[in-house]
Amino acid sequence: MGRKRLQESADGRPTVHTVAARAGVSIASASRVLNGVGGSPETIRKVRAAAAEVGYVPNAIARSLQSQRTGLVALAVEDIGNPVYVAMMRAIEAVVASSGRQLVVHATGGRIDNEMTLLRRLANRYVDGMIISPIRVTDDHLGALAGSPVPVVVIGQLGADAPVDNVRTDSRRGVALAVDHLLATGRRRIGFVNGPLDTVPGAARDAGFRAALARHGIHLDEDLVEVGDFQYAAGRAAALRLLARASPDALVCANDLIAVGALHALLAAGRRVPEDVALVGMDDTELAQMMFPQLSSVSLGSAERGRRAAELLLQRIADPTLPPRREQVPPSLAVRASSGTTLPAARPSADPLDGPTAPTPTHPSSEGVTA
Amino acid sequence: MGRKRLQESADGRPTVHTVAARAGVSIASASRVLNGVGGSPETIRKVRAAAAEVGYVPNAIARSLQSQRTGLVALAVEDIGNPVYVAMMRAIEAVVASSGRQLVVHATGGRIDNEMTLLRRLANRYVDGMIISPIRVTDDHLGALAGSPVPVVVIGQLGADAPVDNVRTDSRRGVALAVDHLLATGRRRIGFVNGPLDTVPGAARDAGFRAALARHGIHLDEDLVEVGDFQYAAGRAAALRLLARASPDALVCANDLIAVGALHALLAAGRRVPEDVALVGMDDTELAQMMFPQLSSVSLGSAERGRRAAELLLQRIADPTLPPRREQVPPSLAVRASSGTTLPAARPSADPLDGPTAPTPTHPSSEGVTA
DNA sequence: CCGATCGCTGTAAACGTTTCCGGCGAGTCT
DNA sequence: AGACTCGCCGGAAACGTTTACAGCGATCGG
Repeated sequence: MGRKRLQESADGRPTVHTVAARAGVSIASASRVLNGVGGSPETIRKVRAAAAEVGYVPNAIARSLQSQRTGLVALAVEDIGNPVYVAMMRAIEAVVASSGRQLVVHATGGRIDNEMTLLRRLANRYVDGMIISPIRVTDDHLGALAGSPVPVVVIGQLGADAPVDNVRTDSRRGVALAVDHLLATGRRRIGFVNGPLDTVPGAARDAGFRAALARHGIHLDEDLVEVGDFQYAAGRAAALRLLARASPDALVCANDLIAVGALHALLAAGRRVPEDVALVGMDDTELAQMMFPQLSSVSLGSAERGRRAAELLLQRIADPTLPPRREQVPPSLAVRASSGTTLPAARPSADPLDGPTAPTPTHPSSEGVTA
Repeated sequence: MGRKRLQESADGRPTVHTVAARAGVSIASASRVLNGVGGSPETIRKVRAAAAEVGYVPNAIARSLQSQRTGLVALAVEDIGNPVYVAMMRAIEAVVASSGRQLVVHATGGRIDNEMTLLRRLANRYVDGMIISPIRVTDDHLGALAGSPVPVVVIGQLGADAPVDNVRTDSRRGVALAVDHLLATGRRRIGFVNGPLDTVPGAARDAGFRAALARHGIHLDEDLVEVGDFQYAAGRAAALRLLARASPDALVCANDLIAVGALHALLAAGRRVPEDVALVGMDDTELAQMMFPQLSSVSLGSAERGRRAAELLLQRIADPTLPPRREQVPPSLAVRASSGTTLPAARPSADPLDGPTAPTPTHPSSEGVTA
């Protein structure tokens, strides 16, 4: 007598057929009241009761197949351990959740092939859209992005002509903010610990650093520039290499992980921060504020970029015919203890032991000074 | 002449019908060769060619509906910003990916209602299974877990009789490791900065701390115990409160975020670490090694727990009839600079300035000493 | 040389929803 | 009173796959 099983799913769970049969109505009616559209008071009552009795829960997959949307949005970033991406993710998650969708996170490790695989997989429609923050951009990327069957928005620099929704910041200007600040507080031998130059952010920050120094008419001593990758360990190692051959009085780091590594290297080498060496990180993650002394950091508006990217994506999902849009989030500088003291440039040695002092924030938030 | 569109999906993308028609075979044959099962050399050639020409990519949703599996696995943790969960997630992701599945990450914020919503949503089958690490466990949880229509494994303590796959550690013993180590290195006034007592880990760590002191016959001064939540800011605030009313010579913290907060509080208060106050964190995250001095930390084997949980889950997905299993990962202590010096307990003041020294690691990895 | 076997194929039925469409009874307007 | 609208209902067709089943020609063994 196993013929009535047409009404329930393979594993014995109730389907819309089950509740329809139990309520004595058609599956069409059952589906309608379950979706809250139409139905007479009487059928509504019967269907609701039946659904409750059997513990009916609609099957998300079947619904997706019918509605052509999964309710999922993907986020692809290089390294989920980097707090900047955590911040971005939180912001994205907030707006995505407000549209009733869920976020799927992918860590690409910055590997091009991983990213391409992800982009190709988009074609099978397992998500409604994707936000990707590629660290390197190739022609293959651009092709895949332009030809993507589902909406994609890119966080980060992209070719000017790429017909893709894009939210970016100006990290060249961000580096300039740091350099200006350090020069203004009396630093003269400013070092730079960067990430790989073959990445988009690495190249931009390198260009920004050189341009900023040039603008001030300062000759760049190449011994003061060091490159690793965007991780803590590499930042620490790179800073150690730099310290072994030069003695900067300030260090700009291409992100906060590197800055934390550099701080470690400086303290281990017996340099005081900020008295001997001022330190400025980048991305203004929560990590910067956890350090002692707290790190100055260039905010690239990660949360804001994430929020905007998510909004762009939702808009495009709603209306795929929108023209490609581009948004820009300006950088700002949060000055904290790690660069908070002005060097006694001309001053004779006064206050040799004034220690790390808190900056006087004029920033609306508690984060520091916006330059 | 729009009748041939039966062959392509609503948005004009090719379906199996498209390639079948183009190859001049039935959809069954097309599907077979696309799945690499069966087909004569000639049909294989034709179908492959047709698929390539039209750029066919199978629709994941339709496939899921048919196969009753989505290829997704969910992970629910309290706070994705906590590096311990990042480590766990990386480990899980690795084994999950090796089975061809993808990971969906949810941040619950430790809120019971969020977790219950997640658990209930499981019933709609949008994932093949779930790993959850609840910070508080209620009867509702247990009910939802036991009655879950898809496999679930829990990371963390759970009632002994709960019929749910479970991997745990012994954080009471973890705290004991820290206390033993501090006592052995001459510390006497050991403070404790914990998370909320109404959480499972908070309660366990509190019990562990008290038991460890009792075992050594030490009376616990309640002034040396402080509670916040498991975040950095709360840890820092709690440590400041504690320092304002007591002067410990060592501090055990319920996780690394708290420990980093405490380090900040100690340094800001002018206490030297480890000379004046030794510091031991918990979870042994990468954060512990980023600090200066590097933090000793009790490893609770997060990566290992994640790995095992993922394996349990995959096994259960493969065979849902398995009996509930329980695995335990032992804690260990990584000793680093923040507690690396032995106090000159009886010794007169020798080497007043020996500074933070690196421990001599006997641990197989570079992480420190296993106690 | 004929029946069994085997490899391949196409038809059609699933998977669980949503939704189009025609039917039908009750009301409304003229 | 008849034509019309209107709300509700059920049958059936989607959505795009995989797969059970049956048919069919060729090969093989006796």
